[in-house]
Amino acid sequence: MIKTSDIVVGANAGRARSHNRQVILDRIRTAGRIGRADIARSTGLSTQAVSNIIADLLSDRMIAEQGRQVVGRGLPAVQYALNAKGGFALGVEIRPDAVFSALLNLCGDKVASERMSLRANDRNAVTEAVRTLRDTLLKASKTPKNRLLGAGIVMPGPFGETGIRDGETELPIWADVAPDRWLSKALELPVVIENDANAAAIAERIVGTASGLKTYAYIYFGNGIGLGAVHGARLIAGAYGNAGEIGHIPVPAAGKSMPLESMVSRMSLIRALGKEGIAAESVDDLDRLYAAKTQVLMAWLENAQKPLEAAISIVENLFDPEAVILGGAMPDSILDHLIRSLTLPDKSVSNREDRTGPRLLRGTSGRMTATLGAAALVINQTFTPKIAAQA
Amino acid sequence: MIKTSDIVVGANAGRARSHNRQVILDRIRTAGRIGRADIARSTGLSTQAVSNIIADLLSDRMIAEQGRQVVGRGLPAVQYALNAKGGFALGVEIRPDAVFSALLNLCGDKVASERMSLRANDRNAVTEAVRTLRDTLLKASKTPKNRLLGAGIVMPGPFGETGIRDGETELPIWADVAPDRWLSKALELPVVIENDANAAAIAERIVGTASGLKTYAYIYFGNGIGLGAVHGARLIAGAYGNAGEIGHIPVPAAGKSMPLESMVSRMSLIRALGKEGIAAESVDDLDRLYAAKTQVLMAWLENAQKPLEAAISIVENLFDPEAVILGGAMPDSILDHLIRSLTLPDKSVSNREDRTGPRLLRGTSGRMTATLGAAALVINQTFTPKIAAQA
DNA sequence: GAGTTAACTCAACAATATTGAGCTTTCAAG
DNA sequence: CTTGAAAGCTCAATATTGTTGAGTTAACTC
Repeated sequence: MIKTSDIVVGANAGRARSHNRQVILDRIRTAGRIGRADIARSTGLSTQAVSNIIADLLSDRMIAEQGRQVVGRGLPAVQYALNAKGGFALGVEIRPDAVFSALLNLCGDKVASERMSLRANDRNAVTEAVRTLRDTLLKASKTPKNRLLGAGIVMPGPFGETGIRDGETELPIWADVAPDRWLSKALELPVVIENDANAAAIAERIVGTASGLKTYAYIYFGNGIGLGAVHGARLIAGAYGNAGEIGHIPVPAAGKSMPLESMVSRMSLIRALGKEGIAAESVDDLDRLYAAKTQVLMAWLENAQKPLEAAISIVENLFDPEAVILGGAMPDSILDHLIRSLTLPDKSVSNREDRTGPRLLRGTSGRMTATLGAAALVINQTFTPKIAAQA
Repeated sequence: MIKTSDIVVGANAGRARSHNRQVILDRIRTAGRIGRADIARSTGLSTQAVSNIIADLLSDRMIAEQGRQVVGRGLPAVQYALNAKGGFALGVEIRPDAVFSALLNLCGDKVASERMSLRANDRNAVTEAVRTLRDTLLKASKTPKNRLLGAGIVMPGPFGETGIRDGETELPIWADVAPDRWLSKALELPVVIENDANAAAIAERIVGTASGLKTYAYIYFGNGIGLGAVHGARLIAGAYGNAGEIGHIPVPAAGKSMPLESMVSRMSLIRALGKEGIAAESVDDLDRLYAAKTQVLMAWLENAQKPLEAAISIVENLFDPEAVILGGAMPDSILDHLIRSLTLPDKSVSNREDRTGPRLLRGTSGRMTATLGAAALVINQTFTPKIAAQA
C-alpha cells in the first residue's frame, strides 16, 4: 500500500479551527490536568480562543471539568482532563490465521478485546471477521457506535512488491485493492493502517513508556523483528511505508555477517527451540521456558546479545533518539534479560553527558502489543494537528 | 547545540496567511511555472485566496509574471515563477582553519563565493570573518542587504557532549554560548545551523538531484562520512540534532566489524595515500590521482565497496527512501566509480517492482557542497510552511 | 480591609478565506 | 461566422475564526 502524505496544505478558518482543536486536545492529554490560561500560553493562542474550543470539546464530551486548581493569587483555574468515555478506538490486527481486536478509550485503557479465527485467508473472511469483532466489542463494552473515532489496522509489512517479500509475511489478498479504503467502507469508520512495529511504537506514546518522548525508536519483536521510529512525534514511515525493516540489516554474528532477524527474533528463537524438540506457541510458553532457564533459550539469548547491540548502536547513531524501546510479543522476563545483558557502546551519539533517562527501555510486551498499537493509531490521530507541513 | 522544535502551534489568521504564503511559494518552486487556478487546486485554497497572496508575493518581488499559458479552452492562465533576484541566502561553512561562504539567489544559483582563513580558532576571529565575508559577498554581487533572507551555518557535528566526540571534529569555542543566537546577532540575520551532511541533503532538494524527491537519504563525504535523511521534505535531525552519524556504525570489512568511517571516508582515503607518501589536499588532487589510476586509490575503492554496500543497505531498509544520494567533498569521478561498482542487495525494501528511478544517485560534489548546502538551508526555510505539526 | 494578581467572560473588532455573480478569452460545434 | 461551453480571473458581499480590551470574580498579601 502506498502511503499518501498529506496533500492539502492551505489553511483557512475551518482548518485552522480543527488544527487548534487537536493542538488543545493534545496539550490536555500530555498535561493530564490543565487550565485554559495555561493552554493559551503554551499554544500561542488567546485565552478566548481556548475558551471557545474548550466549550466545543466539553459539548462533544471529549474532555471533562476537574475542579479548580488554587496555585497562588488570582482566580483559581478550572482544570480540564480527557474524558475517557469521550471516544473509543478500535484496534485490529490481521494475521494469516486469525484476527485480534481490542477497544481502547480516549485515555488508552483497554475496554474490551476479542480474538477470532479465520475460516479462510481471503478478503471476504477477513472482512466478515473484522465486522463481527467490531460489533462484539461494542456490545460487550456497551459502547454506542457513534463514539467510535475510527479503526486502526495492523498488517505485517512490507507493503508493495519489494525485494524482501517472502512466504511468511505475504498477504496477497490485498493485491488488487487498497486495504484501507476497503476496510474503511466495510467498517463504516475512518481507518489507519500501519505495520506492527509502527503501531506498537505509537502505542507506547499513547499509553506506555514513551509518553514523555517525542523522538524515540521502538524495536518490536513480532514474528520477525521490526523498528518503529518516531521523530518529533511523527512516525517515520518511509517513502512507501516500509521504513524500519531492521530485520534484514546485516549484523556481525559468529565471525560473519548475518541478517539481524536470523539471530534476534521470535521466529529464530522458536526455530532454535524446535530443533531441540521444544514446542513454544505463546508468550506464556516462552516465559515458562525462561523461568526454567531452558538451555536452548539461554544460548539463544547469549547469541542474540552482540547482534542486538550492533542493531541498537546503528539505530542510535542514525536516529539520535531520546531512548530506544524494546517491546513486542515476548515475555517481560526475556525483554528484561536482554536489556540487562546488553552493553551499549560508548561511541554513540546517544551516550550524552546531559542524559537523564536510560538509553534502553522496556515497552509494552505480550501478545496483544500490536493490537493495542492498532487502536493507539486512531487515538494518536485524534490528537495530531491536521495542518501539517507540506509533504 | 540543542534543536528546539517548533513550539508555537496554534493557528490564527496571521499564521494561516504566512503558512499559505509559504505553501504557495513552495508550489511555485516545485512547479517551475504555474498559474493561479492550478495552485488553488493543488493546495485546497480558493482562487481568490491564491490571487491575494500572489499579489503580495509580486509586490515583494519574490515571484514574477511569466506570460500566459494557452492550454485548451478558457482564459489562458497567467504563469508565475520564482524571481531569482527576489531574495538571497548567505551560506557559511565554518572549519577549524577557515571559513567558506557563498551567496545563492532564490532559485539556488550561486551568485558569489569567498573563502577566508582564520587567524585564530576562537569565537571572535570566526565572528569577524563571517561578518567580513557577508559584506564582501554583498558588495561583489551588488546585492542590497535587505534582500538577504538569512544565513545558513554549517559546522561539523556532533552537537553537545556525546560519546563520539574526538579531536578532529570538536569545536569547543561554542561551549558556553548558543552559536545560532550568537551568529544571528553578529550577522543581523536569521540563522539556521546544521551539520554538513544535513545541509548538503537539503541543498540537493533545492538545486540538485533530489528536486523531485520528498524522502531520500544523502550520504555525504566530508572529512568523515555523514548521512542526511529527509523524510516527507523534513530533515530528520534527531532528538539532539545528531541523527545521521553513519560514520560510526559497524560494517563488515575484511572478516571483522569496523566503523564505516575507517573504511569509507575522505579521511581514510587521505590516510591511505599518505602511507604511500602521496599527498592529496584538494578534491582536484584526488581527481588527478583517480585519472592516473593510482594504485592505493584503486585499492581503497575496492575496500570501500563492501562496507558502503552494507551501509546503503542499512539506510534503505531503515528509511525506505525514494533514492540514496552520494555526494560531498569528493570528485565526481570517484563518486561515479563507487556508484558503478556497488551492487545493492536484492533483499531490500528499496528493490521495488514499481521503481522508476535508480536506487543510487550522484549528488552535488566538490569542495563547496557544504557551503552551498548552508545557503540552501535558508532557501528551504523560506519555502517551508510555518504551521508545523506539533513537535 | 485595601491592593494586587490571575483567570475568565463579554462584546466589539480585525484578519483572512470563501462564495457567487460577472467579465474575459479561448476552443469547438453548428 | 456565430454561438455556446469552458476556464481563468476579479469584485463585492459574507462567513468563520481569532484577538483585543474592558469588566468581573476569586484568591493571595500586606
